[in-house]
Amino acid sequence: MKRRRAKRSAAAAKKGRFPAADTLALGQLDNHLGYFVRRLQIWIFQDFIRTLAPMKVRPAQYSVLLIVEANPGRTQASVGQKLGIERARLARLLHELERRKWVARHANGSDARSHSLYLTVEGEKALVKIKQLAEQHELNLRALLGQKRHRQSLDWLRDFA
Amino acid sequence: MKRRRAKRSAAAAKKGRFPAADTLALGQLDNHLGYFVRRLQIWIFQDFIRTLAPMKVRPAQYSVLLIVEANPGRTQASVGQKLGIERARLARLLHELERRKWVARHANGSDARSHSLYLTVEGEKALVKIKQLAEQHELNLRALLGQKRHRQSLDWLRDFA
DNA sequence: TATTGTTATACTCTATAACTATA
DNA sequence: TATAGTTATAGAGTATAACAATA
Repeated sequence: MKRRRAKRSAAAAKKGRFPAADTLALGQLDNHLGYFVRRLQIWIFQDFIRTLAPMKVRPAQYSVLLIVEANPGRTQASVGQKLGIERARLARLLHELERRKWVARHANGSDARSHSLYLTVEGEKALVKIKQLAEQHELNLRALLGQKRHRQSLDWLRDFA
Repeated sequence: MKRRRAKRSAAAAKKGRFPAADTLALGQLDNHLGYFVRRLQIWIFQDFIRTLAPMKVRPAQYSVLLIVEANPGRTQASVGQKLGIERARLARLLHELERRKWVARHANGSDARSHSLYLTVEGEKALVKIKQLAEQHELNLRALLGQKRHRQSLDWLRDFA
C-alpha cells in the first residue's frame, strides 16, 4: 500500500489536483544531517522488509541471526550488547526465532543463569535464502546511492562503529 | 539511564566481569550499510532527544515546527507528505503542538476540508530556544563524524532526497 | 468518487520496572 | 549485592481501516 499511495500521489500531482507539496521548503531542516539520515534509514528498512518478505524476516531478526551465526554459543547478554538491543526485547525476539526453529538456546555449563545461542540446522538452511535476499537488498541500496558513495559510506560508518 | 548503563558496562568490562561482548564478530553484518546507518540514526536521535530535553521536543515535532515556520498556511496533507508522516499520525502530533500553544490550525477559505497551519507567537518564541539547542545537537554530531564527513554526508544525502 | 482530517486498532521498537534463579 | 533472563507495562512510531464533512 506504500506503493499504491505513491502511485496515486504521483498521478494526482501530475494533474495538479492538490497543492504541490514538493514545493514546500525544508527551512532549517536542510542543515540537519539527522533528518536526511533518518529518511535514508526509513528507505533502507522499507526496502529490506519488502525484499525479505518471502522469508518474513525483519532487520532486527536478521542482525541477530548473523551475530549468532558468526558467534555460536554466546549468551543473550553479549549478543544484545553488541547489537544495542535491550535484553527484554531480545528475549521476545529470540522467543520468535526459537518458535520458527531457527535458533536454539542451550544451557551454559559455566553459568546456569545464562543461555548459549546457536543456529539450528534448519536455521542455517533458512539463512542461506535469507542472505540471498539481503544481498539483493544491498544491491538496491547500492543502486540508490551509487557504488562510490555506497562504498565510501560503509567505510566511514564502519570506522565510527 | 542510557548513560548510567554505559558507565556501568565500562566499569564492569574493565574488571572483566562478563564475557567481552566487544569481541563478538559482526559477520556479514559488516557489509550491510543499513546496519551502520541504523546505528548512526539511533545515536543521532538519542543525542537530539537528550540535547532538546529542556524543551521536551522530539525529532518529529521539531521537523513539523520547522516546516510550518518555513511554509506558513499550508495544509496538514502537504506538510505530512513533505515529511513522510502519515496523516493519522500528524493529526495526533499536531494535537499535542496545539495543546502547547505552539501551532494553530485555521480554517482554509478555499477548501473547508483542510486546515491551514501557522506558528503562534508563543511558538515562534519557543522555536528560538529550540533551534539553539538543535544547533548544539548538530555540533555534537559534527564532532562525532568530523567536519569533513559531516559536510560530505549532508551534501550526498540532500542530493538523494 | 475522491480528499481532508479524525478516531481507533494493531504491531514494532524502546524504555523501565519487577520478578526468578543464580552467582 | 549483582547479573541473566523473563514478563509486563507504557510510550513513540508506523500501518490500516472506517468515518464525517466536503469537494
